[in-house]
Amino acid sequence: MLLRVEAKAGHQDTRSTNRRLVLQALFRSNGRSRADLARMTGLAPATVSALVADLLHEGLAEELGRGPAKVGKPSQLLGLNARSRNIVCVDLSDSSVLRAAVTDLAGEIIHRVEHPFGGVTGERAVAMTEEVIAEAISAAPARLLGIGIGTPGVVTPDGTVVEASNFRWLGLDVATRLNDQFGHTVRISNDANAAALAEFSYGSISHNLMVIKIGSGVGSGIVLNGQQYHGESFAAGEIGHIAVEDDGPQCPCGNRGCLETFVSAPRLKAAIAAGEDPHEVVASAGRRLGLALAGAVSVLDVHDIVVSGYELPLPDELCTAALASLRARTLPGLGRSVNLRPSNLGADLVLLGVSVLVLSQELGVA
Amino acid sequence: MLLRVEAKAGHQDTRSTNRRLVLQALFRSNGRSRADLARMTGLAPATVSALVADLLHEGLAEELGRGPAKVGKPSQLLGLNARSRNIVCVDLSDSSVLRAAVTDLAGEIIHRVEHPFGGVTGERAVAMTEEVIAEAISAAPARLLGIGIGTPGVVTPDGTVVEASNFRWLGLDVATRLNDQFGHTVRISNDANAAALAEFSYGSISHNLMVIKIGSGVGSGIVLNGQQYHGESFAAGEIGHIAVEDDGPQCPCGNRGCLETFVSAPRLKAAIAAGEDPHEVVASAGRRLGLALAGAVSVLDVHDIVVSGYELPLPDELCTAALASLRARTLPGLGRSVNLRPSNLGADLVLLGVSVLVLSQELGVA
DNA sequence: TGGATATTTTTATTCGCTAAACAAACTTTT
DNA sequence: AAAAGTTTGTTTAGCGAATAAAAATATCCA
Repeated sequence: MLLRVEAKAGHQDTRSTNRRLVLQALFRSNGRSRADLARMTGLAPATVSALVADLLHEGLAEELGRGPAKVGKPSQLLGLNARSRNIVCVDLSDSSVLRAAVTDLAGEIIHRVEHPFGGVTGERAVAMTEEVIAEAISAAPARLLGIGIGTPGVVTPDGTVVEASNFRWLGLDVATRLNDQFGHTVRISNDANAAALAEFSYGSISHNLMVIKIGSGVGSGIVLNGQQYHGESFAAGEIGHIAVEDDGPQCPCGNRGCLETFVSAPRLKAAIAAGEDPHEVVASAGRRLGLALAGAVSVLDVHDIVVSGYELPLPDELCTAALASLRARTLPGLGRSVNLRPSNLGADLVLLGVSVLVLSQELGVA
Repeated sequence: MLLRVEAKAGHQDTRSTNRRLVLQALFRSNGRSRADLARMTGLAPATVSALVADLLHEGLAEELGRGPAKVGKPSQLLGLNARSRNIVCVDLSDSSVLRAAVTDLAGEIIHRVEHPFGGVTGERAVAMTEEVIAEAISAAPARLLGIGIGTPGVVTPDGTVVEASNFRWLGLDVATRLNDQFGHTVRISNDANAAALAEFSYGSISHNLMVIKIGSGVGSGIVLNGQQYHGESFAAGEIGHIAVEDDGPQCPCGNRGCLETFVSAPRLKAAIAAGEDPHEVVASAGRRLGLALAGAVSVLDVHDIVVSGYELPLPDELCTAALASLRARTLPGLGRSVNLRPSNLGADLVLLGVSVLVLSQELGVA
């Protein structure tokens, strides 16, 4: 009977909205004066001063000294104090090694923790995650802003792992559990979604973006209108089981010809190890990837697609082949404007992504 | 140098946010008391009373008399006064007839204007649109909330028609032109996007939705997280040129085997008129539609897909065939939860959609 | 040195929401 | 009938937050 209507807007709300505005401006370009910030945000100078005072008090912002001398009272430059907080980031996406790191607010990695991680499942996997988090926390020099985790599988925005088959996790409320244990906010995200966040904040200028992650399977993360998109059942971006061939090989999922049966890191490596021509192997995989992406790209009208994956062979060739195949199957005008490229953020993409996740959730920044 | 940061939040902002909250609650369920509204919105009773007073003053809300007698002081029921404003809606999506209508705030059609409209292009098409709008305005009994237009082609959210090939419009700022001429806010949207808005408000319960519109071509409109999605170059949902066959017939777009070359209203009708088995024709079209949708649905994780089109033959069979084909090409779990059905909102889908567009833009409702 | 100019802080005011008290109008109980 | 209890809606007082305007500050420039 009581249908709720979103949320009310009170005073706290405007305050925190404006605070976020200032923080965001500071995050996007360090070294601005209060007057600059007022102009950028549209807020009154007095309001900005008050908000900046808060941020200075909390240590999130810091004074950087005088601005360049022009006519008039010289400006006091301000910046985000990246070292004032740390973020603990965990990457569960690599099946052989558990990677964790402590980062600062600029996404800089301060400390690393790595544990071997072969075939661990269930409670044991949770326990190992807890271990690396504890280890990372004790190595963090600054106060913790939050904990972020990237994992394969389907994850809700509030941190329940709906399904992560390689850990045999089903409906596990990891966020609450770890939150209770460590007393810090815990954010979890699908690994490809985290990668998409990283590319959005550090790699791309577009507000609509798709990041393909090729590992033991194929997944993707999507940013639309500058926001992570999750989908109706939090499974958006799961492109691994789009069928790309009508009578292709049987896939464990029950259908035939799924993209994953042709494109995955182990499969590409195996084919190359078996003596097939690497260029031909990658070109063929790229063709199929482009085929699977054609429908998605047409519908979403994204121009920016990034491909990532640990030790992926010949990523440039893969992208070239995929792009050609995609162009043959989409409106030429759209195809021309699509930019399909390998990620250049390196192996820490997921770690970086979860740091962005925590940043955006806790500070409204990124 | 001056990178702008979204928008500031001031007093007006909280006020209008809360006003929208109350309006929305009133829109979604007529006949609530102030106390109900306070509970639904989370606002304090006094705030709701003040906002309701405003709305009553403007005529947007009306008192509906006493509520059912229970213990305590009886409630005064309130409702949205649907007749207090009119919306002028124009549907340019049918190439043979220009449809316009005057609706009230509930989307009820009060008056219709229809003009024959064969092959009109360029300035002449603008002039005819102006004529029907003028006619509709003069027939509107109440004050105008705004003017909404649905047209084929690519349209920006601020009302510039980037490209509408059948009218030969290119980069035409229709909204500003008509706004200047009539002195009312004008909103324009792609016809399939408008259809999606209509289904979102009146047909679906889901927050993620895709509406396929089959006319002289195939397009679609998308609602994600309860919001219209436009894409990077405002061409989201343009699925007509997804290639569904590798060596299919040449398409005017330059590629081969585009969905449109197999699925369009004229093509289906022609095949049936030529003596082909209607069931077979529709089944084959459905198969190809499902093929084109597989990638999109996998990426978007939408569960609600609606098919619409004027005088589309055997829509149920089309949907059944498309759904089967889609299921064979997507993750079984996803395929099972997809609901693919013909629209049941009738021939006024686009008109209804643009009324929702105006409602949501002007009142924040819908 | 003094005027011009830009930055930042201070002051006073306004806007909007809320809690709490209250008045009103009804049902239920005695 | 009268009293008690409930729910609704309004009034009042107060508080948080933003803003405009004025003042203080610090520099450049002539």
